Amino acid sequence: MLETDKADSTSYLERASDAPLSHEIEFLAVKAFTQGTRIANRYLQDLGLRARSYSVLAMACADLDPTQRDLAEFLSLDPSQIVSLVDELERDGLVRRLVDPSDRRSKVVHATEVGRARFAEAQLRTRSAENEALSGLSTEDRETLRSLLRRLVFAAD
Amino acid sequence: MLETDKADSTSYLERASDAPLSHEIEFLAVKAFTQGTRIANRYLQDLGLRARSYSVLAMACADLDPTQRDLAEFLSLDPSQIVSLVDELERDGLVRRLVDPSDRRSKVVHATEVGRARFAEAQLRTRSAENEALSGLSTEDRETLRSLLRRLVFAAD
DNA sequence: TATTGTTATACTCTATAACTATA
DNA sequence: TATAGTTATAGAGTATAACAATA
Repeated sequence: MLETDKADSTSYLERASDAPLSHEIEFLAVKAFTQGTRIANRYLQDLGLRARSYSVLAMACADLDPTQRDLAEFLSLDPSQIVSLVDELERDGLVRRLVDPSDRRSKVVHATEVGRARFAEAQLRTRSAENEALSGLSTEDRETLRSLLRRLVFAAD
Repeated sequence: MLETDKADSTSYLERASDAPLSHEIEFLAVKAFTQGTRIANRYLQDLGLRARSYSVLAMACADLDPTQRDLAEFLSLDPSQIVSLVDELERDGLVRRLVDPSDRRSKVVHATEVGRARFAEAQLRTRSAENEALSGLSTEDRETLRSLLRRLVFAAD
């Protein structure tokens, strides 16, 4: 049989949007933004980056001299995850680890010139990715969403 | 040394909120909602559920007779992931697989009475989890967020 | 020939714990 | 004694490909 045999003419996908789960913010957000990450990864792929490594590179380019511990806390990642991400970026010549002279346990992650250029390219890609992922929302709605998320994450704005 | 040696008095975390990355919707959303998933998993833990299995159980309880294929598409998961999630729920007696008589390739995932009772409990937990995860937003802001996410996911509302 | 569920495999991500060097 | 970075390991999530039963 080529078509559905169900009594109703509407598809499961249409009917499912009324299910209780479809009104839960956590569910909706995870569904929307895991798709968003897929899109971002696709846009970043030929720059040798993924969403994760992009976020570390971005913070290394922000001229705030983060230690690996700072990055772990800010990016909500485990310090051990930062190690492999910085390893990867350093191997590609995009960042360098500089030992903090004031506390020789710490390593500040610093972007190279190549890293800054790569990040500039990558920012254009993530902008395109955001545009694709949020094509269902108007510019105004996107700004509302951005503001709500900033308040959620930074508990101010 | 006990305190920071940096020139500025503000912490890295405060200064980082102005970095370009901190204005990207995808970054903010992933940061907020992976934390949200951690919270939800913690609330669901002693019911033997996680966010993933909860979402499958939720759709099995919605009286829409989804096939595993329907679930895969709606939940944005691979059909093979649905297999193990349904395996787990069926092993715990929360759902049953019923062969669709009209297409014997398909299996409809149907909630048992035990499954429905467990889901009712679980819904209370996810409500608490949402409350904890979104404590930074007012009720009105939460509804705005919900509406924006529904539009994003269902391209209507 | 195409589709549903299934199995298998590899890779990424998440979560802990332990180790070393510095403080 | 505590902290920063590192290594190791196990478990959950992601992404593909192939196969048997059925359409």
